[in-house]
Amino acid sequence: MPELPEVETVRAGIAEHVLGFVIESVQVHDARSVRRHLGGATDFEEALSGAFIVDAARRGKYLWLLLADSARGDASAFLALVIHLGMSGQVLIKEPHFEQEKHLKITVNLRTPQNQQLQMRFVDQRIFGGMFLDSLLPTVDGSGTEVAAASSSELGLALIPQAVAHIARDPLDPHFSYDQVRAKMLKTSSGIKRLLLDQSVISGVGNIYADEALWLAKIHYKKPAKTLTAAQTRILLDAVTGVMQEALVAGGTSFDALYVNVNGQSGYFDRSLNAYGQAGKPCSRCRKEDRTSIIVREPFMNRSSYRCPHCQRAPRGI
DNA sequence: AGCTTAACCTGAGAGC
DNA sequence: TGCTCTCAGGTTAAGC
Repeated sequence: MPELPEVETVRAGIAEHVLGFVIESVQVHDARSVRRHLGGATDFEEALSGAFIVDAARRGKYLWLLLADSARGDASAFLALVIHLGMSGQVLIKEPHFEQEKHLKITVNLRTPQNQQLQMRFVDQRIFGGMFLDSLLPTVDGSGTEVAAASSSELGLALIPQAVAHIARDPLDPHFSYDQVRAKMLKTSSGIKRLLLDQSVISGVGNIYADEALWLAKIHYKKPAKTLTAAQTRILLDAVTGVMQEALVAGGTSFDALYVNVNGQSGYFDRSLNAYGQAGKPCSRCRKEDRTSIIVREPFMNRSSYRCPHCQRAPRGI
């Protein structure tokens, strides 16, 4: 279940392996994996041929390859190959002779500067993810000012695909604004976890890290966002940032072998989870304080929420 | 307009 | 064994 740390691991892997390569051709094996692309899978295949990969960028759970139609990198001609991993998406870089994966959906045939052939493969069992080509817009910082690219290596920060423009900045973004998140929290009647999962408020957070951050901050998922104090909000957002940074160092969380990084290696952060998926197990914080409480799983938004019934008490009236 | 819910999708595992 | 049911959940369109 890729969240921000997993997507960042994939982005970094792509950046390390395929920058400067040319897309020779593309084969879409399942048209459902090409999303919101006008012209459909055939146009998608044709439009990508001949493009140069100049950067790999990310916001929240969206990542994209910055493409130029010549190696010179004429900024007016940039396009984005947007990738969302959904629930089970993987990006694999392999030599062409490697056996096809069972759920291979899209093959991008690459030629390296050394004139060798490589493939970037998009594999996705549940088909919640996909790819599409998109135009790019200038990004703005917290005050609405356009972000300038001081060098060609910063173009990934200064441009954003049109379809990703509505996604809020994530906690690892240099322009992430605590005040903007806080302002949105005060304007809604929704519970705090609903906001953490709302990608237009704060991006990159999924069910796993939302539960982990709420456990760390000792906050119940249904607590109305506007009732959090400024101090609680700060602790919670610091916890979100913290679990993401930790997971990033560990290479991303993995639970069912559906997620692997760009080289096909699974993450291992799942061993340090405190709440998510821990139903029936004792709360580790309570145990340190010589108290026994058992993590519970509760239905929430057609999925599950995990919490410690002692550390994360239900707000009055819930 | 703000908020909530259904639908998309496949495979693993449980229960009978 | 083989069938049916439930669960996993990111995103968005549709409904209230």
